[in-house]
Amino acid sequence: MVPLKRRKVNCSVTSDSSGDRTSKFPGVVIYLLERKMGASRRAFLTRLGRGKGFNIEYSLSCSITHIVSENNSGEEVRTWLDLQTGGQGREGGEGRTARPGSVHLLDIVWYTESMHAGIPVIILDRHRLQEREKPGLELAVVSVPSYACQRHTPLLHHNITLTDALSILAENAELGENEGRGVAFRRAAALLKSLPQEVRGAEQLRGLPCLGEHSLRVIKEVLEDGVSHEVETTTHSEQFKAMKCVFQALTGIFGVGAKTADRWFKEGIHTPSDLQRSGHTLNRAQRAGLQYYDELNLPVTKSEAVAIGQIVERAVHAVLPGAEITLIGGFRRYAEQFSLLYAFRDI
DNA sequence: CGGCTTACG
DNA sequence: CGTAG
DNA sequence: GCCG
Repeated sequence: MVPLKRRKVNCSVTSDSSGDRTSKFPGVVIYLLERKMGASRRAFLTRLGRGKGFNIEYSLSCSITHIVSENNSGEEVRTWLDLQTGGQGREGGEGRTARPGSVHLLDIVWYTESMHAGIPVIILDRHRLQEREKPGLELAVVSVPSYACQRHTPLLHHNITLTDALSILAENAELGENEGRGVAFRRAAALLKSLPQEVRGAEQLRGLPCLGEHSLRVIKEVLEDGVSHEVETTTHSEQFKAMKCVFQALTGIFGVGAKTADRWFKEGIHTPSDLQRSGHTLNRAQRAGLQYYDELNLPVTKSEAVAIGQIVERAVHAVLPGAEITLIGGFRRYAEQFSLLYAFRDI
């Protein structure tokens, strides 16, 4: 094993040989790790890269964005980097994996492909040095609050492919009138949404709440093969496709929920038009829902919300002159859908 | 083996 | 059983 | 399906 030498890291703005070079690719500052690569090969690769307009630094500084190594494991490079930086660049000793936006640890394959392309190629998994998960390392990254209410569930998160897969299974369970099973898959998906970073291996998730044998198996398959057999089968099942479609159409009628949609589906009523023809007795809400089906399924625009707000404001002012009325609700989060709520301040 | 968010109409 | 957040 |  080549000894890991400790070196001082220069964090000030350096003006070494490449310092005043104008890079064709701002945001990509490469450091080639000499360890196991050898000085002469490193020099060759540096010349090659600089000739193509890449910014390649010879010393390790805070401006480095990409560290490229050859014949080193992720662990070795990580250990080496820790020694150089004396633990800097690691956030509060949180864990092994670099925080998002910190330096990329890459294999030489990323560099050679980028040289071939003439630009830095998009970093794929196969370009990254895999930092093998060891107990207490990767596992430490993935910790989750015990209380579900303390977990964030953002719309945009780091594990979309996994949550998509689990959501299909949830949907299938719900369509099969297996609500509990559906809830379980939805909770599993929600847990993944709360994670601060992309999951790399199912092993990282052992012991987390809401993830049992079935969900972990699906996650493992998706991580390893890109797809889960069960999810694929479900997605392409004619039964699933038909039920999903009908369910959407029928519950899209105001006043029609899951139970009613299921009952009608079994009776052969698959669309609002089928319902019209059937002459079923509908309740008040459902009659309105059918009559105004199209309009009720159109999003409320902000201008409509504002207009309605003004009507309400005039009515309120007739009774309480000087009252302040503020439109609040979902439009603060989503562009296309609005809630109409009005808050009154005591006057 | 039972329960799976909660409040309200 | 439905709607809403 | 997952949990208590």
